[in-house]
Amino acid sequence: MAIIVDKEKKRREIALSSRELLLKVGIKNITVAEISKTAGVGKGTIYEYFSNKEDIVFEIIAIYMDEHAKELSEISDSSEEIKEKLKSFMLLVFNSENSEQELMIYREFIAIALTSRIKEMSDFAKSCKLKIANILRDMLQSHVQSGDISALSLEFVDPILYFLKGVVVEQGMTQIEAKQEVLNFIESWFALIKVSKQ
Amino acid sequence: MAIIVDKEKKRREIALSSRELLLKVGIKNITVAEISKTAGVGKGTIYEYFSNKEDIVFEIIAIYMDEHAKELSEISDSSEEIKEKLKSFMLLVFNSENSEQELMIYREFIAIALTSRIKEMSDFAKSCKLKIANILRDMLQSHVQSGDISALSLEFVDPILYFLKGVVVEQGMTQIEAKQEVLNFIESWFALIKVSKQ
DNA sequence: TCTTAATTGACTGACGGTCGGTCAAAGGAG
DNA sequence: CTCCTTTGACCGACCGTCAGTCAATTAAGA
Repeated sequence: MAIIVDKEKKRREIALSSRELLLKVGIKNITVAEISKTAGVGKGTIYEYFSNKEDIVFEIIAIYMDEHAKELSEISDSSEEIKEKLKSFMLLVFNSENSEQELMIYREFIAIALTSRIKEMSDFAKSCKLKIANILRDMLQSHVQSGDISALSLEFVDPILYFLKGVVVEQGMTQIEAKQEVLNFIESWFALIKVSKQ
Repeated sequence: MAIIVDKEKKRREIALSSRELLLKVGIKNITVAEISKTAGVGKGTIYEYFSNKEDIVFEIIAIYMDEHAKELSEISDSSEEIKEKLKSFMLLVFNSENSEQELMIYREFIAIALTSRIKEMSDFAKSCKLKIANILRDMLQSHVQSGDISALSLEFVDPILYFLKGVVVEQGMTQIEAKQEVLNFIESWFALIKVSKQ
């Protein structure tokens, strides 16, 4: 018999090795030849692990998503007060180490997902959204129960995520001050949902 | 002198003629050769009026944006009550005559804007956002003054637009029920900002 | 007739994806 | 231990496609 490689692991390795390059020039201007050279494999090999060029971005986003879901859970479980937790939650993606680069790749992902009608993309995006929505809902729920915020706030779980996605997209299109927009929103929203302690 | 053509007009004509085709296959799968044939001009002529393939989507969106800004203003100026006006405002893009198709092109536009770092794109997107934000702000302002809603609602002008953009993107990625999401949001939000008539 | 804007489509270079073929490791038979 | 067979990983030359270019052509006004 011949060698059996860990397909999933190698897929991840190739994806990660091309990350730098991807950040520099974007998916549209990257060539598969470059990717294969960077990864130290032949061009044909790329297609053993990815069904097409865009699929590589897909893998990178999956990696990030795993990491972020974990960090978001930690924030949710922390003992901060809810307003601070929400700030950390919503700003995570703008504050993390190479946030600008991660965001760029995330935007590439959105762009691909918007233009390709691949079922896997849709399913993947759905599962991501669900996972994060659940974390956010749990977080708010616990503070509703402890009376920090109004029960109405739970209605805003999905809207908050749409808002966040909108901010990310808008920042990609028009260079808005994303963090500030998020902070403003949190202030305004809390003015409405906060239960005044008396 | 030779013929002087109305560049702006012809640009618009070419863009409109390719709209149907664009809806059917998307910008990625359309070829410039097809566009030129559909428009009844030579391939080279396309590049007299557009700097590249994506630029055509740009023009189509500009056309839609003009139309929509007008419709939004009409909604803003109507004498409905604010909640209904906001519904009309936010649902316009989902309810108009070929909304699904317009949305698809709009998503193509977002995808292009997210992946190409062209200054014009950014400026154009900025001016669109500003125009619409102003209409929305005026609309809310007038109802704050007449005491229908809390002054805090003005803080949500930008967030509402981010939310909308997020919904459009999410719908493109995961087929959510956009209209319902918008309606839910409006209900929840009004529960917070409505000034109870007494 | 001359000038010049407008138009054109053949051509080119680049690139995504394919496919026939090579190689090296892992049995297994003797 | 050695030689043969099998098999999966790996490769890169090749192909088809297509965006964008440009030299040639057209035709309207001066």
